[in-house]
Amino acid sequence: MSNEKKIKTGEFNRKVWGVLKIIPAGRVVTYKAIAEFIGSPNAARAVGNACNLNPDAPKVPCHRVVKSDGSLGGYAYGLKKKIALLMKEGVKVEKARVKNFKKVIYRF
DNA sequence: CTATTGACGACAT
DNA sequence: CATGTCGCCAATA
Repeated sequence: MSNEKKIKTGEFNRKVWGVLKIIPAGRVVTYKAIAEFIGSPNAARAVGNACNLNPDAPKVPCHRVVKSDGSLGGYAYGLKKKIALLMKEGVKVEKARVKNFKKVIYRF
């Protein structure tokens, strides 16, 4: 009886999900930062894809991940939902753009 | 194995 | 600040 879920993707994605889980509320992280943190500084795109393939949304705060220029990027459940979640966490968002972007960035 | 796609980044205009 | 182009990596067909 293996309760283990089948991971459809490679190890790279798992690493990304692991990093997402350590992101505190009220702060945001860029895809690039995650890419660098896991050892692939140029894999920002792959990181974004990993979030989209995330196994359990509530377990993985992918909504706290934004683009390096302060735009929100996207969200598998709808960009609108992402904005609502960030606002609830205390992050100000204005038209798919983070307010005080530099001030809410979380550094590993 | 090759081609296409995707929640990106940096730079040029 | 907005838009366009090139480069980047991983997953999928």
